[in-house]
Amino acid sequence: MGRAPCCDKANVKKGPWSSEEDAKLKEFIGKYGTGGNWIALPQKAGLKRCGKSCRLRWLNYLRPNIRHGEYSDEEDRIICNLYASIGSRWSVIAAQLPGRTDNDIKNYWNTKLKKKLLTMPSYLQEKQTFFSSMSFQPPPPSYNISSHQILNNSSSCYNSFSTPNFMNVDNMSNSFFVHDDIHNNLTNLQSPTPLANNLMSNNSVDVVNDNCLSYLGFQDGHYGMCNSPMLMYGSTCSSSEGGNYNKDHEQKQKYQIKQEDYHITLDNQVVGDQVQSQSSMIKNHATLEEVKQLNLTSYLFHDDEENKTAHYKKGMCSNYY
DNA sequence: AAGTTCAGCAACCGCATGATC
DNA sequence: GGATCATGCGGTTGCTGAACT
Repeated sequence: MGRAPCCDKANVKKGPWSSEEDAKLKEFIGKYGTGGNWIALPQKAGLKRCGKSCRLRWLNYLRPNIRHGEYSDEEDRIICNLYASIGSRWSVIAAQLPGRTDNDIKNYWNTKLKKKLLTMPSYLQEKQTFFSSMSFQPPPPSYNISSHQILNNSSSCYNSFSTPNFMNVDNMSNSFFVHDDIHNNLTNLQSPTPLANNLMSNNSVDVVNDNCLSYLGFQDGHYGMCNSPMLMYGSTCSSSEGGNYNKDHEQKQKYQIKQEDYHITLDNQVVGDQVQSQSSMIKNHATLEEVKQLNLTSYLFHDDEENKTAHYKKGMCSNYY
């Protein structure tokens, strides 16, 4: 019945690891690997630690190719975009940043990145009025993006009109579903973030794939890597039921973003009152503000048309308004 | 110089999920 | 099929050193 207990909690050491312990663990794993059994590992390695603790120490600190220190702007963007799309799924975010650990990214977000976003210059905040004043149209009942398209820098990015399912937005239940292509599972990401809540409450969806880009006018399929999701504030990125792209072509025009000024086509219902009410709503959700601000920097740092397109193509700068 | 506050980060804790018996 | 445990994950805590008073 069941398995043996994980460890004798009374006889395990807690607290910071000594260099001797690090060396023992490193040496043991170097020689024998983890053996797929973290619980038995500390005893075998001569460590008075819980297997969980060993695993954490290895994954977050001792493992080869771990990167510590400064994060690049690109890493910031990836973290922000993914956070906005999937929330605090640090392990998923970490998977997109080689050498970074989920713990590291989590700490970085909580201690630095969030603050960095909140201390953006005021001119950026003024721009927020523009976004908070948008109103949106709901996407079609089924909109999907392949998890592989977002989570892997894979060539599947180029044929997504017929390859469904990463994020399925269910307007009726106000939920996101993530489809795991490998295991063929649907995971409910109900209200993953305040951002997602806000977006959904505005009948919008924050997703990325070729379809979105096609709405932006980049329909040639040469916009490069899809290794970071693109937030589409106020836009509707939709595919047709059953992946029939052409069916939605007419509807698409309604939402198409004007490339000339990088504005999203706005709904006519936007009036002063609505602007105010939505602005105050956003005030209550720092995360939304934060992420939007970060993405705004993409716009401001690359403000000529050529650069924007170039960055799109590189997958470097995924958010223009 | 001593005490206090703050920021950064490593490590722990508890929960969810899946595997095993 | 249910009980038990391993694993992985995200949230939280607490230690440490720097900055400030």
